[in-house]
Amino acid sequence: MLKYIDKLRNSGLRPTKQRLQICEVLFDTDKTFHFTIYELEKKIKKQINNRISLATVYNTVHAFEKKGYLKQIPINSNQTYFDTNVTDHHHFYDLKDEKLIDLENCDVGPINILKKINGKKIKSVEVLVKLED
Amino acid sequence: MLKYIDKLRNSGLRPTKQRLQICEVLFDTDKTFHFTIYELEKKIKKQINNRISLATVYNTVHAFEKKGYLKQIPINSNQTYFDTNVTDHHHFYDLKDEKLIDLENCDVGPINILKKINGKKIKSVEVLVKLED
DNA sequence: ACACCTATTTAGAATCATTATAAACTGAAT
DNA sequence: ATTCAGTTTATAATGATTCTAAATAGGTGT
Repeated sequence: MLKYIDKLRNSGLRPTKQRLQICEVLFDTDKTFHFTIYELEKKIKKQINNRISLATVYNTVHAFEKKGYLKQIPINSNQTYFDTNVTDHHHFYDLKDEKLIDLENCDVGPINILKKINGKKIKSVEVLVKLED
Repeated sequence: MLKYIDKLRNSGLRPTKQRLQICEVLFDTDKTFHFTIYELEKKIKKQINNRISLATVYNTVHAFEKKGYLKQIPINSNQTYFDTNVTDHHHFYDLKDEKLIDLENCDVGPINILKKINGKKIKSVEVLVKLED
């Protein structure tokens, strides 16, 4: 608990009950995972014996993303996918099962972007590998 | 015109007036371009002196995508982006201006996906390079 | 502990892209 | 020309996300 209180305080977010519970669901696990808001809401209901308003889930996820505790995954879907793995990495997307799979940086050769855009710098390089049967 | 009639016939799509007009807007140009449905609708209104129902624009774009005449660009946005450039290539995304820029394959080093997923094969490898100031 | 102020939560409404519906229309084959 | 499946269309429905405004709760100073 204390580590989440610190984490939130350090980023200027008040450690409210809801935010701490969402931290537990998101970060109290060895494995990182991918989720949509819909899936996260279900997970919260199941894991914590407390209902959190949908608006709060949206607010919190966006706040955490802004602070770098979550990453949005660029993918074409009607829903937005997030990742609790915020390290530099990539994704497989299984078109049939509609599932994401992590692709560590070392599983993709080094990527060297040769083209430069004037006055802009590269913030991130993300690879999406679509899979079919 | 005839080339589009053939193009449509060859893919089992009836060459209707609307589809031919959308072909003109999409493919009668040297440069390829990126668009959302909203932008395409505006372009059609301006370029062709004829209104095409929004539903038809959606239907047609999806039909063309299925046939490989358009590509969807994986990006997190509330709107879906399409590309008339269907060659194997990548994108810059300028976060500030919310604009896409093509990144030819040769501008990105060769990408070698080392991890394999059982029973699945790679359909596409897409790189999104986010730009900031 | 109390009061106060602002950040946060909340239910519900609003928005907006996209998809579904069902009736009218059209291309193409007979 | 007739017919029929494929298309188009206006409109309604859907569904994810954002907005709103009132209620609540941290945190600070007393």
